[in-house]
Amino acid sequence: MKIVETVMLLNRGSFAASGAWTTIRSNVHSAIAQAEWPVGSGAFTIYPESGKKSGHGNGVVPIKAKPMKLLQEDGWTLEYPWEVTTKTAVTTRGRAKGTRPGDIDAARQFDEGLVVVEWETGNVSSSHRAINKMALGLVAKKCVAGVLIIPNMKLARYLTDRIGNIEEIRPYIPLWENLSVAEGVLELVVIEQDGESTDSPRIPKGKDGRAQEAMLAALIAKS
Amino acid sequence: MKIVETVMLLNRGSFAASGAWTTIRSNVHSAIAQAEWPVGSGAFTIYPESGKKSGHGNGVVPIKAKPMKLLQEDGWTLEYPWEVTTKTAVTTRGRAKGTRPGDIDAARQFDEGLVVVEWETGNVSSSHRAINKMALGLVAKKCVAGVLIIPNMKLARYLTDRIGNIEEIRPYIPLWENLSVAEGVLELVVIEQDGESTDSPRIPKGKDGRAQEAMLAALIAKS
DNA sequence: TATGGATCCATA
DNA sequence: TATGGATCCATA
Repeated sequence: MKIVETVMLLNRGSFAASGAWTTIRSNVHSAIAQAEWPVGSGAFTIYPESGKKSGHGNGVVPIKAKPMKLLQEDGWTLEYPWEVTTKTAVTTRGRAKGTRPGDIDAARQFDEGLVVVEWETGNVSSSHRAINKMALGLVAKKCVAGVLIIPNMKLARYLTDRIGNIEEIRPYIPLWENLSVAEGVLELVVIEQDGESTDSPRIPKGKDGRAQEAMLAALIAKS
Repeated sequence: MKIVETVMLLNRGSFAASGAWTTIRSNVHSAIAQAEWPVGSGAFTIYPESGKKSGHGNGVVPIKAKPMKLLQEDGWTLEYPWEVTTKTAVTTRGRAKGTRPGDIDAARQFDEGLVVVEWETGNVSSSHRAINKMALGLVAKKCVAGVLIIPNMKLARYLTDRIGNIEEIRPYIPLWENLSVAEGVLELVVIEQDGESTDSPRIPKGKDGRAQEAMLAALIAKS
């Protein structure tokens, strides 16, 4: 997978300038770039069919399967339960809300603080939530860096319709840059397929979440 | 419809403290509260069935139909094309991106500036985008106030699964409060049904967007 | 019930 | 193609 661009929404303070972050970032980028399709091919070659119509185009699982596996082997925790939100809200039944950890795709505690990594393979509106969540982590000092991996339209056009893409997020960049965060990194990593070929199989689209979950588990094991 | 709470994410500067805003806000709240179901009943009485399962629960159109009609009669523009985003991005085909105005449910230009109003009847992740959009409008000084109408879980539980609700948004409040905005208002208006009754008809759930659009047009005409 | 997600739709 | 939306799903 090609990393075609990185967008630094926030890049402030001592950690952002540290050698430790330079190394961590390099390792994360390396893992991201090793996403592959077909599995074992060493490149990401997509079947070039628009994902606009129902049943057409490609699913999203291989984008994150191998990179997550690699991070795991490097000491990262997958599906990390992240207590980023506050604890004040309570439901009518007396249960706490906003306290349940939303899982982060991969996270690792370093001496300098927590670094979190998320792949954006849901609806573009979900990208807003993902970025807001990492930004909140920085505001609340629960992490020192957040990395969101997001396709550009050249890739997204072949995936499920309305999947998160950098073009639709770009107009909002001034919003996150406006945050009063003194310390930390918030980075978007923009990805694109290595190539396109009608000889490459279509990536199965899960009819439902179960199919996707099973496929992710299978691909992580296979990677 | 009951307004059970208002959440002020941002409330700063001279406009926020002005009598003009007090009047505008009062009129907007009045319109919001006149949402009704069944149409003509003068109250919002919902059929109490969970929207969790496919084909169950209630659709969302009447929540905004009559309030929008009332605002329109009061001089507001519906489906207002709002050029809030920047103009820098360009697609591979040379077309500008992020320049296309996303429609705002209702907006009106006052002497003091533009006021925008949105109902949140999409997925909760879409609520993040809606709030980000209005916050960006304040950061970029394209508006002086933004109002988002959002159900609480007592109402949302009877609507389509995963619809925007205040409980899931609440943990992110510190994020938007953290913005460096000197002037303007960003307010969430939390709504809840007046009552529940199995004698009230279920609100039709559009199988698709067309059904919803047609219903909205019909209800606005009927209101 | 709570949360993140995946998929498909309508209109401009 | 571009944009906001509506709906349903899986797991904890």
